[in-house]
This record gives sequence, structure tokens and C-alpha cells, in this order.
Amino acid sequence: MRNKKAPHISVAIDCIVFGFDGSDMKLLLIQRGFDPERNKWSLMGGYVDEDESVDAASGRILENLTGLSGVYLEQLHTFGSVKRDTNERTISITYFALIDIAKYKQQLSADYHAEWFPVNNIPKLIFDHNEMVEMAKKRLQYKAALHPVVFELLPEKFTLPQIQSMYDAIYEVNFDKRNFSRKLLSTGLLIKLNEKDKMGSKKGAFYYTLDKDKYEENLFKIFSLIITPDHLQF
Amino acid sequence: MRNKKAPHISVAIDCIVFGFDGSDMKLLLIQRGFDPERNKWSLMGGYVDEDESVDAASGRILENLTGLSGVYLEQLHTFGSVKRDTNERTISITYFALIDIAKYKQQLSADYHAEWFPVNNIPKLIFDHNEMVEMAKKRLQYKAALHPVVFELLPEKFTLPQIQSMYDAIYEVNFDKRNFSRKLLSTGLLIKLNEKDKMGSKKGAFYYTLDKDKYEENLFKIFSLIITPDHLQF
DNA sequence: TCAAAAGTGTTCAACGTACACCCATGA
DNA sequence: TCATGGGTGTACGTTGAACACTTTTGA
Repeated sequence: MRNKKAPHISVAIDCIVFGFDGSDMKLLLIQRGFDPERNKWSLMGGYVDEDESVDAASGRILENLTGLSGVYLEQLHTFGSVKRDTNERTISITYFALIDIAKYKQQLSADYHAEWFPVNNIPKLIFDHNEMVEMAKKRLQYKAALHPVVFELLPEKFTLPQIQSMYDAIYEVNFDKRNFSRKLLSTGLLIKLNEKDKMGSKKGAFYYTLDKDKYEENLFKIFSLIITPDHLQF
Repeated sequence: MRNKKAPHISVAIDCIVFGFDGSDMKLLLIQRGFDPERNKWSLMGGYVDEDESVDAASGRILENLTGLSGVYLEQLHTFGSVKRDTNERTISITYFALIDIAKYKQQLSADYHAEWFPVNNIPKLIFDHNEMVEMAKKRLQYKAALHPVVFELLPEKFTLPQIQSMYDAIYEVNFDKRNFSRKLLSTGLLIKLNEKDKMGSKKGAFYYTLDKDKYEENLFKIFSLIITPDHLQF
């Protein structure tokens, strides 16, 4: 009951950071610098301070450990088994972040020892962090099915092959590129630029950019144009 | 960082209980029996014990305050503003429950002072509990769009008008009953019984029951037959 | 007999899916 | 010149949406 004294339980945050590099989905991990479990791979974690909200804590902790700030962060789930942390009773509130790898490349590699791993080849992580990652992958699938959050993973301008690779990676499928581009363009949310990306091919692929105004207005109607429930892993 | 000492933050649970009575969606509330905020309406809450998981705590707290056990409970979100609890720094991990009101009616009214309120007419609640309820309503919409969890709200046998009322209530729309019943029956998941419910009308409506085997098998493919993204409130 | 809710079918437009070839370019 | 990836169109079946009348029966 609320009027009894609260037992002591520590409150931590762990951040699951997804990135997209133009062709693959990646996950950001750090090597733990202290005992226990020193040198094992881990998510970015830390304790919530007494005078900060848990949302604020997630941003602070991510920035401390990776230098990343201003990224899209959303609460995922709170993990609270009794023995999940081998050290002391700790619950962990997890957040996931979506970023465009290229945009933050320099910030990251300069001072921090974080590394990108392909989402389908994650090493063994400390505690229950692998479970957290699995849940985050599923949540991303759900979220992306109904919300255009995934544009957070893309640079300002991007090509159709890039955005399709992103969806292919998130849902672990291969969409038909003819149907995919038709559906995507039919939203009217993409503006074609007079400029090509020549990185990916000799012919080059046209860049597109988000029509921000329409994007705000139509936040709702847009998706599930792309994804049907068949694509979700239950 | 993980190696610093954790500050003291209390960890509480709050449960948002949705019920369906055959025609309306309801929310279960209790009147707080202690200060501060004595006698104000509130969700069912309590502290997590040091030696129990947060999932276990949610079940225990719900049972303590309402007598309900064995109900569908799912974690919703963790609320963690600094001043959300006016008493001491407390984060609240919220869970939502789905129950068939009739099934638990006796359990509830006997010993507990909990009351059902229509979801569209909730009183002012303590702390940030109204916000929690709003989030739970949205989550239920999302969840029900892709998962058949809503059968948790129905009795063993139910009529087509009842299940449609439920969807109408969750999405705050009025589905066309011809289209609705065709879609629902096309899943092949409902078994028509040779028995009618005469409560709702003179003619009576046939009872249906879930084909449990098929239900297990097809957990995934089923929904979004009913709901399209247009129905979601963003 | 009538009021009230249950139950049922058809038509049309929109959408999803499958599928194959040409284009532009740099090496 | 050729290998590589980019870009486009059509045809068909399925699905979603709009729509109105008949049935049953208790009061």
C-alpha cells in the first residue's frame, strides 16, 4: 500500500541506440569500463538522479557515454526481475534511440569507445541486455508500421533505394521495389531533388527529402501504406 | 554512470483496469484511504517490494486492492517526473488490465470499495493518474488493432452486437454492422452456438465462442481485419 | 400490431501483388 | 561494351466501403 515505507530499489536507465548507415541497421554498444563485468559489451546505462525526470536521465546518460545529444529517444519498457542486476536490486527503464549514423559519426568516434554492430549479429551482452535489444527490435517494427519515426534514421536527403533498404532491414524482408516506390511516393510526402547520389551505383539515384509541412499535417494517415501485419514478428 | 552510488528513488506500481460490461467500456477506480489526498479517486497503486519482480508486484497490488487475480496485465509505461508524487520522489511503473466485468463482479463488490466509471467520463484523479489513463486508452487502441487481446474483455460466450459494441467503444466510432460481422466471421475463429442471448433484444442474438485452437495458431494473422489506421487516435 | 434490435447481399472503387524490361553510367 | 543498380507500367484478384430491407418476438 502507498502509505507504507518504500523499500530500497535502485533505478537505472539503459539506452538501445539504432542506427542506419544507408544500407544496414546497426546497434550501438560500449565496452563496460568497470567491475563487475568489466570489458563486456553493454548498452549505455546509468542511474537516475533524484532531481531529474527519467526522460531527462535517459538523454543525459546517452550523451555522457556517447556524446550524442538531441536524438530521438522513446521509452521502451521497464525491466524489473529481482536478480537481473547481479550486484544490487536495480530496475532498468529502457529507452530506444534512432539516429542517422553518418550524421553523428564524428561526435562518436572521437572521444568515446562505442561501436556499431549489425542488428542481426549482436554479441553476448551483460545482464538482460540481449533481451532488451530483442524487445526494442520488435517495438521498432510496430512503431514503424504506423508512425513515420523511421525518418529519424535517415539523413536530410536520401534515395529511394536507401529508404527501401531501411524497411527491408527493419522487417527482414525484401519489398518489391516497384510496389514500394509507388506506395511511398503516393503519400505525397517526398520531394524529389535535382541531385543524385552516385555512391551506390554508376547511374546514381535521385535524392528525396521530406515535405516537412505535409509531414506534420499527415502524421497519421501515412503509414501502413508500407507495412501490413504480415510483416510483423510476433 | 553505473559505478556511482544510486540515489534514493521510490518505485511504485499503478494499475489501470479496463472492463467491458456488454455495452460500455469502464475504468476501475478506488477512493484513496489515507493522506495525502485522502478520499480522492485514484488508480490502484503500491510500492514494489525488494524481493519481488515488478511484474509480480503489479499482480499483488491489484489483488490486494480489488481482489482481482489471474487477469490479463501488461506493462504500459513508467512515469518519472520529479514532482509527480507530491510526497516523495517516486517513479510509477504502470500496468493495464483487461477484464470482463460480469465475471469478477462478486469478487469486487463484496469487500472492496472500487467503482467502475465510464471511460469517457473519468473524474479528476490524484497526481498524474489522468495522464496514465489517457495513455492506456491509446495503448489499448494500438494493441487491439494488431492483437486479439480484447477477447480478454469478453465472457466465454458473447454475441456479435456485444463484440461490436466493444470495438465501437474502444475506437469511439460506429462500425457498419454488416461489414463488421462479415470481417469478423471471415477469420473463422468464431464458433456459432445454438443459443441466444435474450437480454439485449426481443429477437435475441446468437452466442459465439472463440475457437481456442485456431486462435492459438493464428494469433498473428487475425487482426487489422477489423481496424485500419484511420481508427487510431494519434 | 408495433417497436426494437438482429441478421443478411450486392455493387463499385481502391488497393495490393505479381511480374520484366529499359536506362544511365563508370570501369 | 558490359556489368551494375535505378527506374518505371500493367493486369488481376482481393478487399474495403457504402448502402436498405426483412426477420423475430415481447410488450
